[in-house]
Amino acid sequence: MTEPHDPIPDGDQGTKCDASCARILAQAERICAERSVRLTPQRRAVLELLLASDRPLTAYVILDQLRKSGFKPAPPMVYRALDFLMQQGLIHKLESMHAYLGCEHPNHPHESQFLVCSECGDVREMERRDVVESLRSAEAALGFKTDRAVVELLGTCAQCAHRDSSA
Amino acid sequence: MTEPHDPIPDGDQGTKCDASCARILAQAERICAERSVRLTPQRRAVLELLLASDRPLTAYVILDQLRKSGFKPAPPMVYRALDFLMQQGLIHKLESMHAYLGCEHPNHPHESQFLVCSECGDVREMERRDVVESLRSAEAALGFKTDRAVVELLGTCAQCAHRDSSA
DNA sequence: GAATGGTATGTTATAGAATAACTTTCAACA
DNA sequence: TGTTGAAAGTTATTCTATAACATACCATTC
Repeated sequence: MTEPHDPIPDGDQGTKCDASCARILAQAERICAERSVRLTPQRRAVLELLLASDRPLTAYVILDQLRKSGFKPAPPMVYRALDFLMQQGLIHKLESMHAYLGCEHPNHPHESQFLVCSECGDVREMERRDVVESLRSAEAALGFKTDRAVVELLGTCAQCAHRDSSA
Repeated sequence: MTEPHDPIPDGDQGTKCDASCARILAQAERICAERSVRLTPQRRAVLELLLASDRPLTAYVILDQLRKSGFKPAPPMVYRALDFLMQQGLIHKLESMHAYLGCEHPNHPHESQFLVCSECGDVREMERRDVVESLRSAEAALGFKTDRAVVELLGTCAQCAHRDSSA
């Protein structure tokens, strides 16, 4: 009844390619400059953590990580930074898991959908045109003006499904 | 800066047609009987509250309402009832607002989408075939097995948009 | 370069959402 | 009627999020 699964094969848990992070971070800097909004050290630190992680982080996990890096943050700092980053489209919020994820391509505006695996915790971002368009036509039909679309599929990813069936 | 809007024209706030509630409740009873699961007084009370309300209720609002009707509930009671009702497909959870909504047509299995107006708080349930199918094809393409689809559009409803523009 | 006003941050406290862990009750059925 | 499994009661706690107010920082104008 405990731990029916193999440990997830993931060398050093939860980090992503530095080069990619640096590139996205640079994009974020540029975007904020263009919009005349300030990517302050606090906001930047939160964004860095999210970009470096390969899975979503909760506000309080971010809070803990920040403590390790010189800040002495309280919850409002983190939530303010998260709000800002969301407004700027630099991160996403996963409503179903109260967690936040760095956006991989903040340059173009987009509406993503997320696949959340309840077994391994992995989250995959996708951007399907047909999904976006079917939602748009529904909105149009009802005269609804959408600010943010939350589309999250909760279930089991292909890897876990395969592992489960072969176990 | 305070209350730029007209009061919402809604006679006695937040209640729905009794006949409709009774009908859905009867359906729920039947469904549970068929499945040999128990719609206990607690579960039934929570369902009744959700069906009677024309908008989603949070767990703690439900808790307060239950106190007024003879129960002496603690949070776990409410969450257990909500879990049960969700498992049985009798209610929906709105992840983006931490609130729950009675399902209008629990008889057939379905995947709903929700339009949440941030101005008036109104929530509309819809069930668009094209949305469901585009999500299904995305899942299929990735080998993902979805247990629950969370689709919530956050924005402004037609009524509020109209009211805003004419103000 | 001081005054000003807006934006961001710090700080403390608390509200609100959800669950852990254990006990007791209850209903079904052998 | 005794056993068993599910549901409910109980207490405490953890996690998520924001309110409210004070302070600091930065840009602009006089």
